[in-house]
Formats: sequence, C-alpha cells, structure tokens
Amino acid sequence: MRVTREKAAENRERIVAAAARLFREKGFDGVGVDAIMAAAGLTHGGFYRHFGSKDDLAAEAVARGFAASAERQAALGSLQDLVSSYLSPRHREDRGGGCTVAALGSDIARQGAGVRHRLTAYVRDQVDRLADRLRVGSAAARREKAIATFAGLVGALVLARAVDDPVLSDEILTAARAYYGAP
Amino acid sequence: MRVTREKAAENRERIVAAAARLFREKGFDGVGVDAIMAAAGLTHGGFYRHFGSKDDLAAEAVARGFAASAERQAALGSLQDLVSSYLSPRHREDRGGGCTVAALGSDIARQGAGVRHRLTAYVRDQVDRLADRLRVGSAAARREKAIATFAGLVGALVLARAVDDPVLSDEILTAARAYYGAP
DNA sequence: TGTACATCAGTGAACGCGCGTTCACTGATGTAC
DNA sequence: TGTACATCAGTGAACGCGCGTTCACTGATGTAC
Repeated sequence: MRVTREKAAENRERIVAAAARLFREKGFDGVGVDAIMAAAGLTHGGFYRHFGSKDDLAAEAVARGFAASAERQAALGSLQDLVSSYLSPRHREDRGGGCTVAALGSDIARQGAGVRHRLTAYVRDQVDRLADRLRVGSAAARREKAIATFAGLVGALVLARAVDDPVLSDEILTAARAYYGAP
Repeated sequence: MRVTREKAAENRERIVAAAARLFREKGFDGVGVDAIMAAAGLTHGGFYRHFGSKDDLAAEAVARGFAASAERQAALGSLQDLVSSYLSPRHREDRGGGCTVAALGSDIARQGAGVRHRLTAYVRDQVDRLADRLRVGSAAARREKAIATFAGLVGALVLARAVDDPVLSDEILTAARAYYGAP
C-alpha cells in the first residue's frame, strides 16, 4: 500500500508530533515505538522507513518541542506574561503539551548526542531572548539574571509537578511567579 | 545459605545504597533489579526477600537520598556555602552521589505514590530550612525566596548537566551561583 | 549446654511479557518510454 | 496520453533480548526442648 509522497510526509509529521507529546508525558523509556505509531494512526512496522532508530526520532521530537516553545515565548509580550504563563496551573497540568525541558530535563542528560545537542541550542537561544527582555543592568548582569530565571522557571515547574500535595504545588507556582515575575 | 540477621540487615542496606546511586545515575528505568543486586554483591533472586517490588525499593532509595542531602545541607554553614557547593562542577559531575531531585526530578512526577510522597516531605523540609537561613524580610518574603532559590538551584544543576557544551555548562553554574548565592 | 528441627536469606533457572528492530510481502504510486 | 514496470510506504508476523517476578532448592541460622 504505497502512499503519496505528500501523504508520507504528512504521516512523518504526525509521528514526530505524537512522539513529542508522548515522550513528554511518559518519558523516553515510558513509551514504545508501537505506541507512538498507533498514536499517529499507523502500525509499528513502517517506523524504520522514516527514522533510523528510536533515538533519531527522540532528537527530532525534542527539536519539535523546542521550536514550539520558542514560538510560544515569542508570542508573549512582557517577562511577567511569560513567567505567569509558564508557571500557571494549566502548564503544570499539561505535561504532554508543555515545556520539553521541564518534562524531560533530568532524562535529557542521559540521552544521545542528538537530543543533547538540540537542547543546548535551545538553552542558548532562550537565554539570549530572556536577556533581551530584561531592561535593567549591564549586559553581563542581564545575562546572569536570564540564566537564573530560566533555571528557576524550569525548577519550579518540575517541583510543582513532582510534589503530591496540591496546596504545596500551588504555593511553589505562586512564590516562583512572584519572585521571577518581578520586574 | 541462610545468613545472620545482622548480615541480612547489612545486605539490605547495601541494596538500598546501590539502588540510590544507580537510580540517580541512570534513571529508574535505566537500571534493573539484577544490576542493583550485583552492585550490592548479591544475585537477583534474593531481591524479593527484602522488598515487595522494584517500586518499593525506589521509594526507599529516594528516601535514603533525601536523608543524605538533608544531612549534607545541615553540615554547611552559610547560604553562600550551600549554593556554591550545590552548584559546583564536582556536584555536576557526581550525579550518582548528588542531589536526588536534580538527578531524577522530571521522572519523579511519573513514579508511584511512595516516591512522590517522600519527595514532598523532603521539599517541605528543605524549604523550611532554607527560609530559616534567610535573615532578611518578613516570614512570607523569606519563604517565597526560599522556594525560588530551591527551584533555581535544581533547575540550574539540571541544565548544567543536560547541556553538551562545557563552556555553557560552566556559565550556567557560575551565573546561578552569583545570583542565588548573593545575600 | 546440647540436640533436633524449623526457618528463611540467598542462589540460579525459569516464567511471561514488552521492547526495538527486521523482514517478506502488498499494492498504490511514480516513472520511463 | 497510455502502458509497463520499478519503487517504496505501510502491514503484520517474527526475531532476540532484557526486564520484573516466581520458584524449587540449599544450607547455615535461629529456636524449642
């Protein structure tokens, strides 16, 4: 059942999108090739017509996630908007659709070169963009604050998701929002 | 080959210690029961004389990691000491022996109730201790800063480990050290 | 204190299962003429 | 434009492997007398 080149490209896109979501939801080891293919409406056998390995897909999937995050960030006006959106209960609940770094952070260091390389480019880019939004202090001071803020946002979201007490989780989000959202 | 009660308790300790290290190094899914038992100098078959399941061991192993972290923190004098030790290259390199939250953070939210419950108690405790160390501002302001600092430390270490460029990794540690270590 | 027996920590083989990957096959698509 | 054939995206069965867990067994330890 060969399909149109166009249709095949579309299927490939759906595989990457499904993988990006499922990896964030369940971790790299928590979801198999067959589950990803099923989520994309295909059977697992065809996987290797599109990707060399599950690792290769992982690299593409995180790249896709980073691109989506970068777009979302660009669409948000002020630093406060960005912080309060990142640290919202909605983002906490939406691991599958949210920030890839918070969803997979401690896993990424254990992944292959492709995944780590893409994360590195993303971190560099996000730090630059964050520093640009900070209007006070020297370039070095803004960069320092951008790095600390990025780390704080990621850490706060990870903690808010890991904790099993909703009250403490809310408190973490609120405190970090106030602390990092201050101008 | 039954062994002394004392020897059995000692073996159990070694299993938990090996698990705590290996889970942090390779993730919960990255290491199997047989590897843990081998690291403890035993064979895998005896595992279920000590633990009901791998999940049960995971809960004990993270609890052990948290206890060790709490001890380490108590031994450090000032906030600056704590921050610069946490964000040191040595800690970045020593995932197996370091902070459990940074090593397993994004995995923990996907783990069973035992692991998450223990993490929650640890976070509560660490936030309290950190707030106590901050000498400025109202109780509420200190608590807010404690939460933000805890999140920032965890996030910075996760990023410094995930990035594949040592220069950027060092910069993350240095920036976060300066930002969060300031009195 | 000494003896007989029950207990049970540890061993190593085995289980069922799910995983990543491979493969022969299908049949619509793409292409050469 | 039409025809004949090669291509190749997708299917579904199969592969080898490692995993968490179970089990029959061993033999030193613990205990009851």
